[in-house]
Amino acid sequence: MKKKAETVSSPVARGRPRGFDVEKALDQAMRVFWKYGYEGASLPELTKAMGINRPSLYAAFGNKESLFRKAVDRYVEITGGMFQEAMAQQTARGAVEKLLKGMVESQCSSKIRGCMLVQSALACGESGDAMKHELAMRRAAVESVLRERFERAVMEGDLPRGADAAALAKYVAIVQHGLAVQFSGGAKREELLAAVEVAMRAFPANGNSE
Amino acid sequence: MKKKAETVSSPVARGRPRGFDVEKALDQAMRVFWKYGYEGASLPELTKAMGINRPSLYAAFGNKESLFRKAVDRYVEITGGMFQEAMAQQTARGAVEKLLKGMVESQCSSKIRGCMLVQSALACGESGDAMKHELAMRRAAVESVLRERFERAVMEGDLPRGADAAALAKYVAIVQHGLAVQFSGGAKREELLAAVEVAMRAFPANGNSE
DNA sequence: GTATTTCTGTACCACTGAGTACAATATAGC
DNA sequence: GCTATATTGTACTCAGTGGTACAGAAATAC
Repeated sequence: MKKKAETVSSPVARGRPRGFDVEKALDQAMRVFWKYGYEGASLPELTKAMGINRPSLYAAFGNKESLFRKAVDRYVEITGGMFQEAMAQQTARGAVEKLLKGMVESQCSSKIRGCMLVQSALACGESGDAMKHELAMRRAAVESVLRERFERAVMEGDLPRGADAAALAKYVAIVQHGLAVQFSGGAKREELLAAVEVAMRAFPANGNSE
Repeated sequence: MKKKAETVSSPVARGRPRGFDVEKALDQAMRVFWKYGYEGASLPELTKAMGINRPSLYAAFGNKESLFRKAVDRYVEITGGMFQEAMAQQTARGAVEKLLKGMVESQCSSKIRGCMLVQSALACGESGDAMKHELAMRRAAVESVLRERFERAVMEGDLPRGADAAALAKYVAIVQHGLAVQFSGGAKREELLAAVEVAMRAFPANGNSE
């Protein structure tokens, strides 16, 4: 699926070829944005991490805003795997548990703390306003997936008949984002796992047992 | 307790008197930092909101960092009232419920969305790094108060004997911060109240009933 | 080979950021 | 009145920001 820029799929490959791997550069950009936020990540920091100079960045990715969007795409692509895996659990409760615990575990083995969708642009100046809304939409999209998963669970009898899927999704989103803030502040794995244990008590057990 | 700068308590009051109210100016600065974050709030924006010019700002508050610290103090002072009121509830559970619902209510009647302690500097460039840690400490301080409240509740038999006060405090902090992210994203009052209702299910009922 | 196309590197632009020098102004003390 | 002290407004410094012009370099097309 992956291919270098020089391969057959492009119409041809004329001119001087790129001296860097676009995917790898984007990965590095993502890490910088993740760590410093949209406005906090400066062009020098980005180009340094990406190993390219400014004009190459602009030629390949547009401008800073466009690069950030692509970086967010990449982030969602990477973390989405774990998310989908969690959602695929047999029960809604299992899905949530896997999701929250998975977040804690992956965060504590990650060099960059916090969730990119939360911390990249929560409060920012005018220049970051569009990105702030963009990220809010992204978070809402995640919440929608949760809600649909829970709606399905209600229909399947996996959650109690009267369960409010939207409220449960909102709740799980809240815990996710709260965890993200904790990550950013450097909280310890064990205390977060204990808190997740508490959080799970709010989530309905299997519909059969209720 | 409050006093104008010209009153007797100061040694004397020589020189040209201040043409603005320091308290009011600080309030305005707080609002700007609250809305735009530490790095996102620019000096022109601050001075405009405060109704003073730059040298007056520097003379009265030091530099931007110092002003921000004072603004955070002010923020804590203001919101702390509601927090203390919540903590003063008879039961730990009542305290948490009052706290979370109070946050939702006050947020939805506030012009500025989100919690200053969360969103002012979650991810930022180098210049905001010190403030980022400062805010993490502030959040930890709130969590400590929660923990102590819960420890007391355990001793009083208000919470079950085996209850893990630290985990409960971490949990409530997580919900608080998650709510803050929702506020920032513009979530609706009703859906948040519904989610808080869910969140409360994780919190142990009175020790007598368990 | 030469022409064409594309990428790279240097150097720059306009703008905004935080912070400050300094003269003008307004008070208190005498 | 005059002097000393402190605040104000204008105008500035200087570093850093996102973004780009342009010449040189590396590839293909012919």
